[in-house]
Amino acid sequence: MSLMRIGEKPEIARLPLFRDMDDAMRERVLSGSFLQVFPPQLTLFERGQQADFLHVLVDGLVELYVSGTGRDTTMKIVEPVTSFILAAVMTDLPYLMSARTLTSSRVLLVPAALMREVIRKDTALMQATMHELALGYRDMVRALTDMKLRQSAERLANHLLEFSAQRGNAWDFELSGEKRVLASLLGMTPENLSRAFGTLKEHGVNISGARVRIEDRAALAAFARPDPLPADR
Amino acid sequence: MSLMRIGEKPEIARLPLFRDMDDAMRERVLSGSFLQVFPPQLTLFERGQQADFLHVLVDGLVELYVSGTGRDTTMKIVEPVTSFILAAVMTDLPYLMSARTLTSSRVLLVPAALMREVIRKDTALMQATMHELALGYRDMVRALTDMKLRQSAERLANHLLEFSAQRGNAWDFELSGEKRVLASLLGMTPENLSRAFGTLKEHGVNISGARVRIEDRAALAAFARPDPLPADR
DNA sequence: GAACCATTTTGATCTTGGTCAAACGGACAG
DNA sequence: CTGTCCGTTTGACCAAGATCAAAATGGTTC
Repeated sequence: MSLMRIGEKPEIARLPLFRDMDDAMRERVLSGSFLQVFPPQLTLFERGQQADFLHVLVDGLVELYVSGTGRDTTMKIVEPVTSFILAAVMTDLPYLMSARTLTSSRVLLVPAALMREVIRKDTALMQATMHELALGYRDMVRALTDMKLRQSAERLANHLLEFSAQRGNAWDFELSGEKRVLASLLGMTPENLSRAFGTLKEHGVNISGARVRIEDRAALAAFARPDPLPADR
Repeated sequence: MSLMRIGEKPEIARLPLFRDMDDAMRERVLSGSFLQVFPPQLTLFERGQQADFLHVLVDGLVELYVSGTGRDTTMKIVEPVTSFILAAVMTDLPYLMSARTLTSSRVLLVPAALMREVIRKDTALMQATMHELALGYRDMVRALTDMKLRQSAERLANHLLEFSAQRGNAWDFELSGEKRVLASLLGMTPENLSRAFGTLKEHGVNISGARVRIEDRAALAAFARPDPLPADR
């Protein structure tokens, strides 16, 4: 039944979520799952559906979003290798977010029932799940405070600093995905994102196309006033 | 060492978090904890501090908030009987939110180290913690989408509907706490909250002081366009 | 290299919500 | 009963961001 190629296993086994669990149990989970390739712009699941699978993005780029009345909003951009929608799977409640691929992506699909069954038996997996959910909660707390008490250019500035930090404090990098998606993630319109980049030009950031160059990190940080608490992961 | 009075135990033992755990273990947790009474407007802990205690509000009203640059924002109003800041305790990371009492409150303080120790041993507690964190995550997802794609009067309308639902669809109730706090929770200024209440007058809501009367639930719902997905708890 | 397409940017204008100031009102002390 | 204090409401104004329209940019195909 497993459509999973051997080559992927080490990467997945190294995930915080699966890292500490019993080897036999992990084998059981992985052999009950399947790896699928999806084209770009494909909807993986919709908000409101029963949570049938835990998803692990192995390769590509996935957007988690919510379509409200009229407009949509991007909640998270998932980069490999990361699991997503753990909370819905765990609680056996409907998905709160929809997911679509942004680029062609490979996704490991772990049947939710299997996941829940193994969690009950494997304490290490349960602990890892708990930890993962706690970190996810904290991410959301940060995102919400960001939205509530920062304005748009400041949010962009912080996002750039964080993004840079994620790639070893690179001062020169490419934005992944389209700007419209970034705008939605940051809670603004594409037009406004453009203007926000304009504002940041005067605070040490140079942009051309998708290429961002942080010319003056101190100036950018002074404008962004980043959270003094370090990121959790 | 236990300052806990016998009278509180049944209520606390009935909490989803502690309900299913081993009786002896629960006894161990509760006897290692203490119940304290705090006056109104007292800071229980500050964002950035080490998470020393899991808190359980037994009686009173507590505000979780974040003080950013200049302004504050309310993240949650905790009503009894509820545990709070589970994620920080679980991960042994600093608090992301500060907490203050709004009214005189009784709080059970469970030492974080004790909590973490017992979680490791008691699978039922671990499972309950996991579940609680998942629900907390989902709460935050909802709050963030609310902030990102609804405008202020709409957020108020939804809050009123939810608040009403929490008390058995009462159409007539009192707001708990001050309006300034409600405004901050909903991500607006007190002035704007006033105007939002004004807007809702034309949509079936009557207000005088802290007393809210929903005269026309259908009209309010039409304006609020509430989430079709039911609340998780 | 030219034409075409989608995305991004720019500009003008409008809406929402924030700010500041003043009036109002209810709770409480004297 | 009356004055004081604090939270709330109202009003006038301002600023941030959304919307709408049009121009520019960049990549792709023929």
